[in-house]
Amino acid sequence: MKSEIEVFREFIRNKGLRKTPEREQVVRAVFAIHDHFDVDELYVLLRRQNEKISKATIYRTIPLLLESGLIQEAYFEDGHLHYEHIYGHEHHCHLRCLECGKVIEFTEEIVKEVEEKVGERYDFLVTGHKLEVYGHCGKCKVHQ
Amino acid sequence: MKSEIEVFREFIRNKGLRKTPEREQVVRAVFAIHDHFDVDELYVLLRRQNEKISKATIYRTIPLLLESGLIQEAYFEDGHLHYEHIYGHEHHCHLRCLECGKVIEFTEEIVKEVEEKVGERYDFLVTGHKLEVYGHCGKCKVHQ
DNA sequence: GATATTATCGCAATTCGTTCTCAATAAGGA
DNA sequence: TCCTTATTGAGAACGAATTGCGATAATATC
Repeated sequence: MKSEIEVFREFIRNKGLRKTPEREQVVRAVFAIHDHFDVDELYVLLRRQNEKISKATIYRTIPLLLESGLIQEAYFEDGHLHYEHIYGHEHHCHLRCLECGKVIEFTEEIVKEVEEKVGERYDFLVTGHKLEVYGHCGKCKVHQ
Repeated sequence: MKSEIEVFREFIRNKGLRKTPEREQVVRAVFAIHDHFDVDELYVLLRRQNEKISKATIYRTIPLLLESGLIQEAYFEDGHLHYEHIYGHEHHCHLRCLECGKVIEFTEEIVKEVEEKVGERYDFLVTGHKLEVYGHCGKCKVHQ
């Protein structure tokens, strides 16, 4: 299996874009965070490593990462988008606590069936899905 | 079945808030749009009706509508959230075309099972879910 | 390897959605 | 009817995201 950087380089090459250290630092930062992340977290992480990458560059790199299939939008919260890397990961869904905000990742095969059924029913070529289940986690539901 | 306005009034009363014409105009606008909507669409609709409701009031009313269960967040697109009214509607999921942006609503019973399974597995009191399936619609997939 | 072309960079300014501030208003209880 | 105070509208403020621009550096060409 190719590494993230290799996938990214291939993507960049195929698009006729330039391979730059800044973009690759962003890719590395993205895959160094083994969790959901937002632009500011990337920025802070890169800053701590004494990499002087501007936020503008991070914002300009995000669409490339999305398009190359390395990351995807996870959810919108606190006034901005959060992402997660998906390359090399099994697809998963999110279970979110409405009270404490905790997010658990889970996988569920049945959802694949839903994809197929719905795709057929409405003549869609389905490429993916995003499922978020929400409620109250074990700790929080006690206090009610 | 109670009307939206009645549900809203009850909610307002129970919370000890005040019944105002501005809030009720927003509720009416929300249920006048039989589709997904965003804040600006509400604003424009109210403007056309010569209702002088400020955007601030709309923004302040949205959380009340969410909390009362009359509406829910549908998806984040074009830099802002889109909502839909759910009161009086069967729960549904979204099928979105990544190319033309078309959104189809569908219902699928299996998802309920996923809710139950996951809730049990992680000790959650599940209250709902949001499922978005995406891909390329019949028209768009031809052009590829 | 040197040179030319132009994509990309950082910075600052800008845009855009949303929230806040505050004085004026009006809802609802006394 | 009066009083208290939640709510309103208008605009300022805020934060996320985008864009313009001069400087820089990655690639193609020689």
